[in-house]
Amino acid sequence: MKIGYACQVIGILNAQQKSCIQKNATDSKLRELISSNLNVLDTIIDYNFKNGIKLFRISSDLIPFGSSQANKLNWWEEFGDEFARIGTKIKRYKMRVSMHPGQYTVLNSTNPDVVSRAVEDLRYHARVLDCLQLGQSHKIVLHIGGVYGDKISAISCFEKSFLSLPSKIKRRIVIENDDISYSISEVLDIGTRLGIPVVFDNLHNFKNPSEIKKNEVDWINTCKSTWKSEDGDQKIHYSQQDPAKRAGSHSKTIRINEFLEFFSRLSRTDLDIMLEVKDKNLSAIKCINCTTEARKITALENEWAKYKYSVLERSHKNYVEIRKILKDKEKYPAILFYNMIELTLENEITIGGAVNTAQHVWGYFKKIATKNEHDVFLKRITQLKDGNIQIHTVKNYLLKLTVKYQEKYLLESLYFD
DNA sequence: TGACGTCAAGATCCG
DNA sequence: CGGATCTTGACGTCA
Repeated sequence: MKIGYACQVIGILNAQQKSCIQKNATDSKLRELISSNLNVLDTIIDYNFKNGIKLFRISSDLIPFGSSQANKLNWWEEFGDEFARIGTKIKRYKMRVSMHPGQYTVLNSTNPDVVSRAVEDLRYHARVLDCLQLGQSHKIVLHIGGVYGDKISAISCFEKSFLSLPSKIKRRIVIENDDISYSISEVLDIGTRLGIPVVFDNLHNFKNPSEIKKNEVDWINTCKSTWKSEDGDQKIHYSQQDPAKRAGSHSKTIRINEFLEFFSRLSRTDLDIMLEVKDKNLSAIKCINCTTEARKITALENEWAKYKYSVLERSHKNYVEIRKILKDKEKYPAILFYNMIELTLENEITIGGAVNTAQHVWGYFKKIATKNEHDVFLKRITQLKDGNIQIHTVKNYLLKLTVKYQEKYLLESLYFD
């Protein structure tokens, strides 16, 4: 079983994908962006390996305007070596990657221009995975598309378009139930008929359930048969509702108890789980640490190093409490640990907590900072106490110092996010 | 025509 | 002038 996350990584400096608007998309600008984005991908793959994450969705923005006339570069040749190098790494790390064109790639549209752009977009996604020299188990996840007032003919449009795709694209595609139009039973019908593996998405299924009533685990088990051995292990998408937002919005973090409840009902490990969640890699590591058989407390200590200042800002009491539960090196209190983290992070940062934590962090620079840096920091703290500036202004200053002095412990902290 | 989702880029404002 | 904050872009469907 692999557990992973989509597109972006939280808490790593200079690991953001870059893009530009169409009117600025000159050849040289695009070259610069592609080169930067491939470096970022390489960094993320290394990060994933270091953190035991073996499932990752590559952002569709890897190549800006990759499927559009706005990008006329032969990027697959120009950056071929770089792609191959990253692909080799992915294989060496035994990772599985995927891509997921958004809701705007519509293969069954009634507008032929939209369909041909969708085909171009799929060609682009397949080309990225081909350039990485990855096999057929590295998939492209696609939705069925629109309904246009007549679902039966919309489905047959999808089938027609799908069947006329080149086979090197077809064999990468897997289809997913969406939250508006196509329920899991409809997608399963299509997938079974055309031999396309089906990805079950639990939140989409909740918002747009099938008329046929089955529980989540039954649907997941039904989907399994659509995955042939050359497709790799079955994949599902898992996400949770953000209670503060509209139905279908992904939660900030994966609430671990709810995940573990799902996981135990699943009672299978021969499948991969792609998390769709705002805090990305953080939830992936959390879910991995709570389901792993390794159960090494060092994993939790590493997590604590990242979270501790975010906890301290919100609750000194919980900070002390969590330190206490990590004391016993023979135990592995992962669930308790993450419960405490989740509970604490729901709270607002207090002024007192912010000041205290900032001074804590300043401790790394006290001895090495210049006179001017001392003055600026003290001034900021006074302003913060008086309510004249916000905490993020102080944090940005501390981040600047962290980068300047390359303070490793802080570079990996979530304090600045 | 605007909401929907996504996220930087780009534009503008502020001290 | 640099940094913070607000707006736009790019996509297709649907009400």
